[in-house]
Amino acid sequence: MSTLKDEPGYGRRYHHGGLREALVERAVAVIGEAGVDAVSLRGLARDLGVSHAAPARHFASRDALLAAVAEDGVDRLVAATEAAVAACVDDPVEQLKAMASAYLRWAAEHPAHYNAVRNPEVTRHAHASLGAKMSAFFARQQSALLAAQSRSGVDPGLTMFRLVAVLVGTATVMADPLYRNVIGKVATSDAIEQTVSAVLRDRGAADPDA
Amino acid sequence: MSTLKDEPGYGRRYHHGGLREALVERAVAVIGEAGVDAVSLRGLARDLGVSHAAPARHFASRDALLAAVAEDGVDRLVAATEAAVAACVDDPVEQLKAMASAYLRWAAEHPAHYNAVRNPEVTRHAHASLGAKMSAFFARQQSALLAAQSRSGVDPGLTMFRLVAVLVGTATVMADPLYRNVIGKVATSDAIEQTVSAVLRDRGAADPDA
DNA sequence: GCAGAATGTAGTCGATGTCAACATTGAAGG
DNA sequence: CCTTCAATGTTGACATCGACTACATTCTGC
Repeated sequence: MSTLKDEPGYGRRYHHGGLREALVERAVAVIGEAGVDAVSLRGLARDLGVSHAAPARHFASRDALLAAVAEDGVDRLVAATEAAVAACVDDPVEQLKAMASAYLRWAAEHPAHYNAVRNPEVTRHAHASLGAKMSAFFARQQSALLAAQSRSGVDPGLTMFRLVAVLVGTATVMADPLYRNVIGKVATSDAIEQTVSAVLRDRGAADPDA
Repeated sequence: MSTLKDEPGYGRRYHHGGLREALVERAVAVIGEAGVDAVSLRGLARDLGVSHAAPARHFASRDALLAAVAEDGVDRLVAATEAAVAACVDDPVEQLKAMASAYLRWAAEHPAHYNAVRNPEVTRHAHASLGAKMSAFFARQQSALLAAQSRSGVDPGLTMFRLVAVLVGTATVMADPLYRNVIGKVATSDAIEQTVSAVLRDRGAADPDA
């Protein structure tokens, strides 16, 4: 996990060297193990071998730390989808498929981190920059969706709503232990494949029969 | 809100009369206003005009209170969908449609309560009874889905997975303020109609073209 | 090197969760 | 009616946490 711990003299140096990143990393781990409630600045300080007030130099409050956790998670999620789209043929449908698939794969592979990003207690106190990042992310999703859209005359807002809802819902059910236990085992790759297919099939569906 | 507050002599009686229910009700309100972090046993006790240790008579710990909040929310959500299905024609497709619609409508009309139910910090410490209730709820959803299924030879687990994912995702995007702000305004009724239509259209889709 | 910024430490205060001991009420049974 | 006892609420206490202040140490630009 932490590379700093392996260095000689760790824990005795006056300066930690990367306390801010270590705090976020450890916070994500704690959230995954015991939930947001279990995240305490003093506890993280103990885990990292620094004094109880050291985190205050990097985060003015516990909420600020959680906001940083949320922003870090969104950064990683966005980076994962961006990389997948970049390493993809220049075809709108393929790009949309790659994006949706990468989103779901990241959530499935990092359930603790995804739950942290999706946790209202984490995002509640986020800075405006998080909202801006998510808006930019959504805008890219929407442009990918529009490019891949087969029919015209469809309300793009509604289609986008459904895309996001399907992605969020699938990722949540995959990442949330409560749902995983109740709904039974579903192969993650199958679930991703199904969801991505549904996203592609539904793109631009104008008026489905009721 | 609270009928107890209107009674004469409120706040001076030694016994509250319905402290347990009042605590859960007030906790849901606080979660909706300021998040789970803002829920404190002492704060709720102050709000209800009882001593700081009175809640301990009904909830052994803060986690137990949150577990009760989750269970209360699931009870209401299940009751809402059950009522919708009961007041419905005896047609499998209609019943599935009514169930999905009622689920989404309840989430849209009670965003704070739905977010509380869906909050990992609330459900994390739930008793086994909550898992049992959700299992029973899912079983009824699955039987409704199977009855309404058009084709055979489909993996029921995967179809169920997608039904739950679509419902959870749509409800989440509707109820979560972060998504509501970022994704823009979408008429709730339109979103519900679209999602329910998609659920019905997708039922039993065997092998969508990739 | 050296001055100041950056970072970490030590001490403190109010608020919280939790426990134990005590007080008050309501209900069941004589 | 009255007594008893479980249910419920109160008071007091303690450890922990977030946040603040004052002080110590290290890093960096000049």
